[in-house]
Amino acid sequence: MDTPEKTQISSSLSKFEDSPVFNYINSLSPIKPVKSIHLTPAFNLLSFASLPSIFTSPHVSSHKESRFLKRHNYIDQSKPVLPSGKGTKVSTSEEPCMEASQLCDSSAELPENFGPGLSLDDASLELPNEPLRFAIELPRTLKYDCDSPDCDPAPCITETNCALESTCTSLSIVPFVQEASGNGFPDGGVEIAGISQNKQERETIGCAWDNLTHGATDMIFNSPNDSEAFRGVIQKSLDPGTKFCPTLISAFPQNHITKLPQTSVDSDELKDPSLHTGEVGVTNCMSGSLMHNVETGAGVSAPFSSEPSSNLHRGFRRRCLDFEILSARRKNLDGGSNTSSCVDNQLVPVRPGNGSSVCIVPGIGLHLNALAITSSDNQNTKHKILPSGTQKLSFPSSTTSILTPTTGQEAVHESLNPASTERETNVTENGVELAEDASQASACAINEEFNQISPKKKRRRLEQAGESEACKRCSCKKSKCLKLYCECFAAGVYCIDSCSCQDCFNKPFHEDIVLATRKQIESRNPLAFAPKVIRTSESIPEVGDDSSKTPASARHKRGCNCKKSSCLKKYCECYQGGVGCSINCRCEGCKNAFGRKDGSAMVETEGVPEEDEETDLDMNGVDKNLEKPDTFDNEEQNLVSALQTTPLQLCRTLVQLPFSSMSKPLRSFVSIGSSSTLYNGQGYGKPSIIRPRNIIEKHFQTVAEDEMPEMLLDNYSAGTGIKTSPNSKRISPPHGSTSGQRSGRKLILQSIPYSTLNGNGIQ
DNA sequence: GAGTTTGAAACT
DNA sequence: CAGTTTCAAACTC
Repeated sequence: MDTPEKTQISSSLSKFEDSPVFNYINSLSPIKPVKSIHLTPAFNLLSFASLPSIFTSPHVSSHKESRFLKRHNYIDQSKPVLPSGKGTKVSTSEEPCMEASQLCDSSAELPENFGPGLSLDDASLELPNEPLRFAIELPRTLKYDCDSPDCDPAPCITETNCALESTCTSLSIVPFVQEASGNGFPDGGVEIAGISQNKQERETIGCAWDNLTHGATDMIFNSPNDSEAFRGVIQKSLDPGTKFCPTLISAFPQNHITKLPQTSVDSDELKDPSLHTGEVGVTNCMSGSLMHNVETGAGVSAPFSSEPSSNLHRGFRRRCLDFEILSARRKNLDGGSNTSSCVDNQLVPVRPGNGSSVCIVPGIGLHLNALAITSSDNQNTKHKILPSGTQKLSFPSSTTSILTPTTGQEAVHESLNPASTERETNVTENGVELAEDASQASACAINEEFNQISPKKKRRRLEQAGESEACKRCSCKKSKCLKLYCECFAAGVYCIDSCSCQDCFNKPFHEDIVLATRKQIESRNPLAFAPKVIRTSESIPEVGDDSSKTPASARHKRGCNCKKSSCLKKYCECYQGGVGCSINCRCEGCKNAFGRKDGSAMVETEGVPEEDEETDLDMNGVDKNLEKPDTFDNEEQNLVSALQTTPLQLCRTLVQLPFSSMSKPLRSFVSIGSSSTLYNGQGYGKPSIIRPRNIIEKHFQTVAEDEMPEMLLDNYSAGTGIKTSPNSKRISPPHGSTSGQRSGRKLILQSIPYSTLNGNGIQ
């Protein structure tokens, strides 16, 4: 598509671009190369304001460029669509290009080039031409501004604005551009108007892009690690994608959409989503034009993918985990079978029938406790999280304590599982929300059907299906479902129709009560809602393999107190959780197949799957003894640390327990991805039974501490300080924080604002 | 499906 | 902190 001239120009430009400062200087200096000359006019037209932003952070990442290159390729493929003429026009204007300025200029020019009459489709088509050029240039410019974390906010903002606008415009490109052209500058207001008008078009366009981008997404994300996390999510989401895309598009503000291209280009941008977010509406730059180019060009490649990622950023890191998990899970599942649903509806609880392992999403939070999913069947477990009907209460157990007393739903949300809420909110931000809603809706439909059946029958069905646990359903009669006796409540979810509870207060209608109760409980025991089973990070076993194996490293946070069951029945929380007993346990006559308290492995595998035996072997001698050498405190610390470190998402993942064979999945076992170091048992290296955890761990590996769950921090930020007495179930609040353990994380965690998250209407 | 057993949660 | 009670899941028949 590109004319030789263009390419040449771009190349030369690229050189200059490498040093944005140089460019900037050039622009300023009276003495300038030919390029500078071109630029000046551009500046005149546009405004200098844009410049600073452009140059603000001149970090060029090689990988980014590589991305662009990829895009180019991608674009090229898509190019056929582009009409050469327009593209050439744009390029001409660009020649001198002082990158940003030119870009802006080009944007200004675009309207002219395109003429008012152009339809969006045309615009979209046209865009490809420029994209090639811009793909190179823009990315750089953008990169400079936004990519580097170092970049000053102000400049970033300006650029971001441009980007945002551009993004907005991209969808509504033509109309918007026209307006902009008319004004000389597109005012934010004008742009907006244009955007609003074109929403439908945008959507349509977005869809088209989705299709186009589909393939591109991979390319886009290839580079950076950060991006990868998103990539997985996005891709997955996308894969099912087409479904997802429209939702995303609609969900995403116009602004974001346009952004995507850029963001996609620059992984770095992802890092600073915050910068972009607020400013979308305002724009000064000809950004519209830029966007234009960008979008059409590079942007086209992966509008979506990039977008979500960009949106994700703020919350992303957290989300990333989620997505990662999801993606990972999905992969795992895929390996086994089809779990598209999960991906598609990441957030949505999937009905048992589906193979999807949705569960993860909603539950990501700490509330994993009860929800632990049994490994037995991914299928079964899939949706432990929230039965379609169930409404999420999930909140990170710990978080509630932190949360301020809330009134109203929002408050509820706050108290609610951070993970879920977070996710939801995040999702909303991302635009994923829609998907979730849709999924929920579908789930609801399912539920309705399901609800028609008597609760018991339902439950029974579920049990038979092995999913009873997947969807927590309680039978509380006296607790009103406001105590930990209630599995639903303990799991952080609202009771649903399918529950056979009586006088249930664990419903959205009683959010206030639920929250208050929750707080009360947490005040007593901050970890009351935390996962009961903590798993240490170990090497991540490959998917598939680990499912059956016992997680040697995993241990029940408090240990059991079994006296008659010999820790061989589900009465024992350790056994139920698929973990061996540990020093923390006060059990008598422990015969836990997953690992005896004394450290001996179980020989007898009552009902325990073969795999268990293997795990047992691992467990033998080593696990408890080794694990505990540090003392139980360590475990608890580990637990705490784990919580802290854990990404919020730990999710109610399905744990594949040896029970798989069993009709009923194990109840909740929540594994938390914890820093490996903390947990005693880690060393064993056994594959953990709990996949989710593994996934999580993976995620962590990539994610690093930055992403640490703020939620956890919030809740546990005292974190290190919180201790649970090994024997006593209750945890005393931290007195002197022993931050020492993970100095770094605390800081990171604080930032997570549930409130902000909650702000997006969750549920 | 009803009744029993069990151990966690809650309470004192 | 220990002991007791309450509770609901797990289990058995």
